[in-house]
Amino acid sequence: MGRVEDNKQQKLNSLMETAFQLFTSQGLTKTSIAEIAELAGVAKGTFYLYFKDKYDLHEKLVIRKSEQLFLHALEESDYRSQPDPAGKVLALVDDILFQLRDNKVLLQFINKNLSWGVFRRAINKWQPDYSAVFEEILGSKPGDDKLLEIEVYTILELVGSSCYSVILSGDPVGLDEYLPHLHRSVRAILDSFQALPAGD
Amino acid sequence: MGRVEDNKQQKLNSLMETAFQLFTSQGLTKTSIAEIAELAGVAKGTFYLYFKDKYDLHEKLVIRKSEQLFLHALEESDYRSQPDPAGKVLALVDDILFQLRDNKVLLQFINKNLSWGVFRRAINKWQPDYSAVFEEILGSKPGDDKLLEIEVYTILELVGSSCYSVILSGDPVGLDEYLPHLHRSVRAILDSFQALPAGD
Amino acid sequence: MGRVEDNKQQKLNSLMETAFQLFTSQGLTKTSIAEIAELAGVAKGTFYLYFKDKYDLHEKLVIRKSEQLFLHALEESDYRSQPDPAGKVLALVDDILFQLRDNKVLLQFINKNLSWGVFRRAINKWQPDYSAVFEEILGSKPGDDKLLEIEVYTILELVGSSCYSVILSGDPVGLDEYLPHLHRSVRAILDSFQALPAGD
Amino acid sequence: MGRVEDNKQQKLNSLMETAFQLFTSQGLTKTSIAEIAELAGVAKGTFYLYFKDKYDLHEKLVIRKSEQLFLHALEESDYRSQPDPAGKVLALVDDILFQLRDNKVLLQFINKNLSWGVFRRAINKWQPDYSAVFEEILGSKPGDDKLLEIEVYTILELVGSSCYSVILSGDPVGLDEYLPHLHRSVRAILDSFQALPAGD
DNA sequence: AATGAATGAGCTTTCATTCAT
DNA sequence: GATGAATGAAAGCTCATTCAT
Repeated sequence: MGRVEDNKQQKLNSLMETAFQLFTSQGLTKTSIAEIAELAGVAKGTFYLYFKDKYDLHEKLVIRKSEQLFLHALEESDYRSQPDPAGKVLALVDDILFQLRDNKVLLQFINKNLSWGVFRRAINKWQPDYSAVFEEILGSKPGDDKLLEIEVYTILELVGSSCYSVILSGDPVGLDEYLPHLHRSVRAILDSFQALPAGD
Repeated sequence: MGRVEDNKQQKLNSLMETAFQLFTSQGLTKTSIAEIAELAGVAKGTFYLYFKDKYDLHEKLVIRKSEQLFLHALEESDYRSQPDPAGKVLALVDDILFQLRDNKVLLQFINKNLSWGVFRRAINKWQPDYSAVFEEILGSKPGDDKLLEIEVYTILELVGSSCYSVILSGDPVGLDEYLPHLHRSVRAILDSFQALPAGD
Repeated sequence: MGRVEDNKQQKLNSLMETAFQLFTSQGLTKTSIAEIAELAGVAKGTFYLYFKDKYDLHEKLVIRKSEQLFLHALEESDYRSQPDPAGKVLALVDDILFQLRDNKVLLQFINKNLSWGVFRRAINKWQPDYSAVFEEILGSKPGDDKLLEIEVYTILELVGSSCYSVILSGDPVGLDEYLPHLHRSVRAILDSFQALPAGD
Repeated sequence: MGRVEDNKQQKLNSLMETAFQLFTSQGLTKTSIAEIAELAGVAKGTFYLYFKDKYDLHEKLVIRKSEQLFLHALEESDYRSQPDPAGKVLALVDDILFQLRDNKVLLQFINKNLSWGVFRRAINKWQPDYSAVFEEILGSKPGDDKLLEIEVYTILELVGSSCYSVILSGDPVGLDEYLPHLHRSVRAILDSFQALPAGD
């Protein structure tokens, strides 16, 4: 029944969002299943109808939140209107950075776990032919998929990692001051990849 | 007395190294203080003479291990014999990467916590005048210390973050294949920083 | 369900009575929660479903036992058949004294904690209009409630306090020998209150 | 050696007074020997040179503090200048009450443990022939020592017990309001004892 | 006499998990 | 499906006490 299905969906959602609040405010270890269930308004036993344990829920939460982050960038940024690949990439990067800047709790939760695998999956959900998306962005020719992956991976790691302490603690500098350096570095990496002989 | 002092130092060391073994093999959460103490050969209560709790010990361990990692690179790599800054930086980077490649347990433990703050402190312990060390490596002129910090920070984040999944799971590619791309990216970043007008 | 509710009530009761036995035989400090739970036939964790900690249970126990003590005096003594106020008061006093004499464990537990507040609450539970009870006993006119309270308080403190060492250690004399002096003192106090000008 | 003796006396004193502070602020149970020793400025092992355990120290402290309380009343009150026994007794009682009113921490510590035995000992320390002191106060003839004891005991219990909640929580009334009633009650008790046929 | 590092028994407390309702 | 009372293993932590120095 639709009614029942909705109810289930609602409980699942309530559990996940409550857990997100608790994980980010107290940490995974100090959050108990009892606490999650109570705040979510369901009985303790109900938790086990949806998740194996706390860690199962946590994992699903990381994936859900990362996917939302990437989807937002793909759908809301104006990367398509940028003329060159670097412009497109930076449009996406900036959208992600600004989401995290405006949602520090999310940043703390995702921590440095912006993973390449999740990014790939998010694109896949959005556009099943994900290598087409890469090519649209980076303007690469087919055939060097692996190289494309490495390029994206490198940039994703740099962005995901460096923004963490910059946004959260302003160390070594704040985001405003860091952004031009990050942009320049990303462009430099992109250029260095483009300079490679085709078909490498 | 020296006897007592030595004994204390030994106990502290035994606790830390035992904890390192357990943390890396079972994870922080699944390791109990009782377990650490027993394997370290001290009584449970003794643990609390040295650490506030498990997390206090963990934090001190991350710092100790990172410092050792950086010190090894500074002392054992041949970065001084490289002619240009990029060569020096890459010599240091490679030393760290190879340490982590050969010690995956250490890599897993430090995770993505190679922090800029610890790096600074490690240099400071080694050579009190740490900005002199940076200048020796990067050949910068005095006066743009902040820029130097940002440069080192960016590279440290890229290296520390990208090597993790490459070394541990070969995803998206293995270290051997990734290394040239990482080198090229690091060089590109360095060049982009050098191209800045002096005194920025 | 009734079944579940009954079961809970039974567990609560079992915990309280077991704790009473242990507290009185070994003292509060030397009684552990593990011990209480085991003897009560419930799991250790169950204790925490009913009480915050040992001291919470102790407090509730003092109140419960005092209330029972007072209720017995109110219901079982023949104070109503006494002609004058002093006779009524002494009938109540004696009932309490004899309960304590016959139940030294109870005396030791309640110690000198026979409190005026609990007495008031016990009367209230028994007869919601508690100042009516006082007037029935002491024959006072309405309007000087505060004075009534002080009178009862004074007598309660004297009785509760003086009987302790007399009953438990016969110091300075045994109960039999002390009783006439206590009676005389209580009468003297009552008389001194009655001699006050009305409406004070 | 005097020097050594002084040092010991000083440590003992420091331990007792520190313990008094801690016992009254946190309670006996929540105060540890380590805490007492540290605050007293001696090593943990030193504690055991002076006391068997925490409870031994507590007991000695109750006696010391009660004795000081009684001695103050005997030495500082003007009971000797009162003409009649009731006046003398009330002078002593008031001195004790005012000490406790001005030192609520002391009141809380002594709680309802103002014991007849300690009172006897305090008098004994002050004037070896303690029954002479009683007679001086109460004007009794020799021979009915037991009766004297009972009289003093009764009054001591009433005063010690009733002042507790009156001073500490103003329940059922504050000390100022209660004092006349307590005085009247004490006088009434004294009178009732005096009315007994001599040589009882 | 004095110290304080070390001990380890034993306590309180938490919490994932089960299962009768 | 949903509940939440009950469980009991296992964790963290305290603390009185000892004893080599």
